[in-house]
Amino acid sequence: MNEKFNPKDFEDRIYEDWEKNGYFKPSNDKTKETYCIMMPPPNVTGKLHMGHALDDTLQDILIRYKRMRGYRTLWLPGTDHASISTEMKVVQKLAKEGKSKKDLGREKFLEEAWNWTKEYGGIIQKQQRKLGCSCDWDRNRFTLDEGMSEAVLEQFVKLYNKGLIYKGKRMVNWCTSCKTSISDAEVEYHEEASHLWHIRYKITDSENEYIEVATTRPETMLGDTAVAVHPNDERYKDLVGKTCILPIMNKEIPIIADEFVEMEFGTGCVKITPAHDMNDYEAGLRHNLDIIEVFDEDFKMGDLVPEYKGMDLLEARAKIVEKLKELGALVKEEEYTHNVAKCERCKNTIEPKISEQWFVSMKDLGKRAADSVRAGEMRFVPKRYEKQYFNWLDNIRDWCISRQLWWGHRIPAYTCEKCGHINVAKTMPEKCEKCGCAELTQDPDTLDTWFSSALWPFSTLGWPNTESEDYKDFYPTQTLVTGFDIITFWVSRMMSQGLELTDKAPFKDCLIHGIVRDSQGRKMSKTLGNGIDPLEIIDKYGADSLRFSLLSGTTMGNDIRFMPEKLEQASNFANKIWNAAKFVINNSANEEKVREFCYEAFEKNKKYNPDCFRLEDKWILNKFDKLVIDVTRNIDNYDLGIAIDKIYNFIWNEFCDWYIEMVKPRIYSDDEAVRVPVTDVLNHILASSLKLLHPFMPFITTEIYNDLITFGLKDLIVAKWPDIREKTVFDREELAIEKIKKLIVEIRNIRSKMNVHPSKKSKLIIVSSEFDDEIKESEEFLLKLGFANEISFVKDESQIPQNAVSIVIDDLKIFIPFEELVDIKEEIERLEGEKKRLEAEVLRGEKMLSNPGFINKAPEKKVNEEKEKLENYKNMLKNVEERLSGLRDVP
RNA sequence: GGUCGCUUAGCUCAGCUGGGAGAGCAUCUGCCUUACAAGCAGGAGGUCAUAGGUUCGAACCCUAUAGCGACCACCA
Repeated sequence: MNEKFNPKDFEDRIYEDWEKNGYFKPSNDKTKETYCIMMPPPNVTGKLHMGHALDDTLQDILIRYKRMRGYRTLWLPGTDHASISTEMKVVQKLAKEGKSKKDLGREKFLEEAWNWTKEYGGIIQKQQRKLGCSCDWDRNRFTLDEGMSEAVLEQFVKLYNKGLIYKGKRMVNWCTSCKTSISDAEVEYHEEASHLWHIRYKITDSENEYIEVATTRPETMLGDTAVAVHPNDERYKDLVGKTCILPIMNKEIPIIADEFVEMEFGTGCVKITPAHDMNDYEAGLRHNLDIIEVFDEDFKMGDLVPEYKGMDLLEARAKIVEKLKELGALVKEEEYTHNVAKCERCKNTIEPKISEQWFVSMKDLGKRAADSVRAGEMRFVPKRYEKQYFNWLDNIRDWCISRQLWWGHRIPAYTCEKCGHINVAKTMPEKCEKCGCAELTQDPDTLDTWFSSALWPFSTLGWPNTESEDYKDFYPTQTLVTGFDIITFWVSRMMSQGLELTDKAPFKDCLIHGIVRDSQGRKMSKTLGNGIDPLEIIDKYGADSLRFSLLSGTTMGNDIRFMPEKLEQASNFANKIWNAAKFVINNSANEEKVREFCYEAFEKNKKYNPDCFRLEDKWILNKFDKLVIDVTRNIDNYDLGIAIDKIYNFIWNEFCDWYIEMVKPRIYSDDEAVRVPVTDVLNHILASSLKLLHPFMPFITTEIYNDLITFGLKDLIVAKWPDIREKTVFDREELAIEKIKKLIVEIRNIRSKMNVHPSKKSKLIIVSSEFDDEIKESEEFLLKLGFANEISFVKDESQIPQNAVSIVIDDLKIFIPFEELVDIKEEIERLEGEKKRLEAEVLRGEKMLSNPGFINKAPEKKVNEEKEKLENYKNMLKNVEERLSGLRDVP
């Protein structure tokens, strides 16, 4: 074991060992209960960021914990092809080379995309190894690999045959830059300053009567086919049913009443442009209005008015506003800020567009997904997130799954060139099922990425082959860990698809975590440049510290602010464990005989005489039993932040600060019968604590454990979780020790108040009835820690000197004779001796530092060390002098 | 607009079913004590956002208010 703690010395080596020994694979013992987590597949070309680090750490903790609890665990990793984001990157790369998608053609483009994936893919998986992820890499899957594609085909054909997938003309979100439809969930809204233009349309056959509409998009007015008001709006009641004249176009359009109009907004009148607005489109369908497209395929002005043809939309907007002014139709122009739809990927404008797309009918599927959670087949942790889930599913719209992209699963639909019939099949049919001709063309579109992701929990296990071993063994899975931002995208879709295709909820618990923010509470983003690279953290502090800092003091489902100070805390903790382990190992008298401590041996006391275990031993054993119960329950409840803090507290405050200190007198004893039992307990508690800590900090615990117990036992990663002993054995002893702890603290306080130097010992007189024996038993550490040079026990207070200081703890009374605390003469003598020593040191230092030979020849580090030393001695001397003068003033 | 969450020490946050107000960091005091100064021992610091209510008892349950945040919806 190295003298200094340095994670770099062992992290990589340990990971290799784990992998080499196949510990990440499920055990072969099929009698064991299984526990399976599917890793949410990151983008294949992605890099590990803090969000992944958190997500992966949580999963790794659960898997490692369950593995130690004896489950047959599988954590299956993988990556996602991320259709639109990968395709965009490839398009950008091609653009740099002066090429376009069209130039290359589909086949060549896909080749480029595969090359791209091969070149930049898989980095993230190397990084996950650095983090310590114990997933079964041999089962690694990619959403575009063969098995996954097979699953997608099966799913599409099945749903189509059930009538759950249909092709239809609908208004979809169209990204004008990616040139594809995108789903509602891929749209984000940005605030933008704009104007609200009030335009008046003349009422037909009236002299001077107008209806005034308000719009943010005057350029779409060319395609207006109605004006709408709210049916209850008294102001416009008489106008409903009449018509008005659309300026510029000079066209007669109806005035209709529809409930979607908000009376309070603008003028309370809305122009209806069914071709370019979602609401208008639906209103158009309800009222049977014409749909007139104003824009062309490329979202330039169409040829409704020759003057504007081919114009950019904003340019046209200006021209049309100008024209309306001329015509006197523009009433006013007010400043207005509104939300504009943008593409989540490329941030360009989204336009509503009517087009033919494939849809999944979500009404029944969504209901089933919601009901399953209501029935308790799947639960959210924390529970409150189910509301978000229900809210989405209860208002769900059909899911547009076709994308006008090339990178992805191509839609298995084949249109007959002759009769136009659409054949849906896993592979291209030889002939059209309707007319029998052989001229079939496959739909050019691909599927939404989430369509394949929705199958992830079972397609990875071999589905649609329901007889595959993994599927039978591990499906349905137990826990899904993910962020709240993709409950709607992903969780709801896995649920609906899982229930439809496998008849089961794909997982039992859905563990939702928050996002990792920077130290100021901002989201980490590329544009802000405030992202923290987990790899840099690992490099500097080690993976264990990163994992600790992501967990300690956090609650599931809440955002985490990443504070660099926490890394210090984590690495200090690691260092503390390291040093404690060093102590235990170096002092294990019977190192060759060290074995796992067991209660049987302890209780029967076969090896040692019955008195070899002391109060403090029983106390720490009890404390540990309670810790195991707590931590186990916390992890089972997914309270991982609480669990790790309890372990931290136990190791540092109970084991290191109290137990090790209490035990030192015995450890240094020459008597083997005294020494050996202590080393047993020390080894037992340390080894067992490492087990509890292992899921959270796998590397350092393994490194120490390997040194601690060198033979006959399995590696820590597959070690058995400590026994859960519901009944604690040593409650009485625990009370006694807690009392002694209090006592020691009190003695320290009194001595501190009276300025007694720590090195000065004093007499203690203890008056006690109840715990006499135990206290006597632990006399040694009272002598060592209680600063006493002599402890006497008396039955009653009559023997106590008059001037003694008393400490009362429950029924325990302790007295310290006053002169024992403050022996002025002795103290002055001691300090004077100290003063002489320090003066000599200062002199020596000053001489050394004024010696040119030393200054010039010694290494700079050494010189600085000497300077520091001198400063220290000077300060210490000052202190001593101050204390001396204080003491001399006492009469 | 709808839904949900947050508000506790100087900072970042825990606090599970109502009974003790807590941790880490920072700060102050005393210590280089043979595992650890990346440490040890101790101290100071809080009207648990505000106002009501329920209760023997509220940081916790209920109601309202304020500030912050998220998600959904997308207002022409």
